[in-house]
Amino acid sequence: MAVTLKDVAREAGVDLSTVSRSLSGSYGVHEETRKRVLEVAERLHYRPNRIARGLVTGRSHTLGLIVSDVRNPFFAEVARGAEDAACAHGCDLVLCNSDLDQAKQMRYIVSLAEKRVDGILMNSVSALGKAQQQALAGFGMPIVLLNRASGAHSFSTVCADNYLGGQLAGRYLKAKGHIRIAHLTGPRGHGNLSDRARGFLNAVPDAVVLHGRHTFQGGCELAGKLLERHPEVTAVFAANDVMAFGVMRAAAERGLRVPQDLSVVGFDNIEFSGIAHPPLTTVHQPKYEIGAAAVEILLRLAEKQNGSAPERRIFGVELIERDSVQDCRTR
Amino acid sequence: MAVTLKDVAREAGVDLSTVSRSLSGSYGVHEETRKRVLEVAERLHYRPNRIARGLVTGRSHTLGLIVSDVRNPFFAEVARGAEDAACAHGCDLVLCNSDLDQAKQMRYIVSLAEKRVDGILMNSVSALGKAQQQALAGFGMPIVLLNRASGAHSFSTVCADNYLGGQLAGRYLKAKGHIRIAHLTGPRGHGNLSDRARGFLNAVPDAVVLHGRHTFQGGCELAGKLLERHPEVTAVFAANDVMAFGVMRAAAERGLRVPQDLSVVGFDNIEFSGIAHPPLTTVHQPKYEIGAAAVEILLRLAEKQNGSAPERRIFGVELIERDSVQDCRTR
DNA sequence: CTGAAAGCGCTAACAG
DNA sequence: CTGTTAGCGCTTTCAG
Repeated sequence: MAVTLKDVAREAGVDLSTVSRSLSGSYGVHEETRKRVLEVAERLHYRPNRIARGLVTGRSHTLGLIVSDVRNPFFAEVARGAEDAACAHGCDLVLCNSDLDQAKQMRYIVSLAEKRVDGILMNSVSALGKAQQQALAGFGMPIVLLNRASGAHSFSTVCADNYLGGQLAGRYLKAKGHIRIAHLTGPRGHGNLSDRARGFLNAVPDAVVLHGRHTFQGGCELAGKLLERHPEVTAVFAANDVMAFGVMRAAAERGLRVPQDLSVVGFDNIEFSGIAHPPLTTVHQPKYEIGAAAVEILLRLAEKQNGSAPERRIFGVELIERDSVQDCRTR
Repeated sequence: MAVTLKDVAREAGVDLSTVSRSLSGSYGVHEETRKRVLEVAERLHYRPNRIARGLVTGRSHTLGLIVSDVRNPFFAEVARGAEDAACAHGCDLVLCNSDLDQAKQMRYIVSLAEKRVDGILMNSVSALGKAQQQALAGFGMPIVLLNRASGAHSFSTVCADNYLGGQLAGRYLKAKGHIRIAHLTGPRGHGNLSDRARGFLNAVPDAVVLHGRHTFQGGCELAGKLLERHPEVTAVFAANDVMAFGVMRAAAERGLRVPQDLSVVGFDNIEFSGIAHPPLTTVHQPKYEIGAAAVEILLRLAEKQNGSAPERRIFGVELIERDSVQDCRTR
């Protein structure tokens, strides 16, 4: 039904391979015939079938992106950076939401592999076990992780300096005179989050740490638990901004004011953190750039078939001081 | 390099077509050979090449989603709904950001068409001209629009009842005693937005209407302009929530309190609208459901090759009353 | 029930 | 410069 190379060839009175050449590069084809072919192709509304082309060239010009949930503004931003970079290189991006579910993540990987994508970009569900690494490597597909480089595996990675970010948050809170500080974070074993926790703990060794879901709801719940069990706490470092908003919500529900009664620091610096009430003090990480950089690396990996050394890129972070933290000694 | 049907066939000592049958359906193949084939396939880590399969079956099991920007929480939510639905049907979703740019949108459509996606989901840049419609239809690909059904075209559509939503906002503001009311919206010609405007104007015929970008920044700018030129205004209806946040920001920068000095109503009911300060009164529309429904329709369209009648689904909306509007007579 | 053969639409040597 | 010939990996008649 769709018009093919053959149709164009017949109509132009040349061989189909000549049409192919005319369309791809100007390489080795008489200017006149080429012009004629192009004209016919145009007239017939010819659209190359990239799927067929991919079958022979072995490149699909499609990348996979697996995040836990695009609805988290952090991932939306990463996705946008990735999509822009992919687009700039003539690639498409297929979006997958893993919900941090191990099995679902694996199903996506298999599916992407079967579609022969040129590479996968993912924030892995959790630290990769030996078996997992083997499985992934077994697909023989370039993969770049949006997680920290745990040292153990041999994948390329790009992420922010989570450890430092945690440290900055911890130091800041201490500098503001806080003594009883808590850290509310996501599930154990989540690479980036645990790095933040480690950095934070390095600065605030005696902090209370509570694990839960790293969503708005999770932030609410954990804060509820915290306020009940540790009323002495005057400041909390939430593992990301949406959790921080959950904390603020929970505080408000209990009649606590932020920052007068409770100080809170977030992580990510999503757009909304600047317009929340109070504006959230948080650790900024370059989300868009992370997505874009990951794609660049992935594409580079896809170029050279020989497994080159993994590239690891770590972006700097920065504490953005706004109004959700109060100096403890002035209250 | 990858293991193919042929490899499995050789290893299992049968013809490649037998392997194909064994893997696809159990249809017409001896149970014993089938078992053996499956076993060999497993042992060799065989992964079907869906790209090759697609070439012969004519179905790619891939859908395209074109939105203006996933970073708008509204679209992130729609995308998630679409992805979940696609996933449930064994399809992948490729994500495209048009930035409301006509040319970019068309490039994406062409690219998706050349990849032979099974269908495209898009919130069109603007009302479709006759030529545009022709062009789109010319690709012979199922398309469902996330815009209103303008009546003119023959595409399937799914969207919220934008007109009613605008009306609800207008009526609410009037019921609260506001007389001088403004509407801040996006570029002219944007289907959904102009429906909201029409609905609103139906309820508040003498409203001031300002056009600009429908982003946070756009909201800021428009509000600035509004406050300067029409200081008499006591309430504004922003075309979406992120714009509403921009309005709130602009108001705050000028020392105006919301809702005491200025009331604001948004549209979308994105998650943050509930945690903003003050919590935003807004018109709720079912974002996730819209994305999911659109995929369902698209897939149905992709099934039957004969161009069946376009399906049009309109979701209900609801005004969510929170704290960003004050009764004008009590101030 | 299974093998042989054709072909999806395209690229890529290899001859002429 | 251009046509011929193989496939890419898979599904699908059509015989056997």
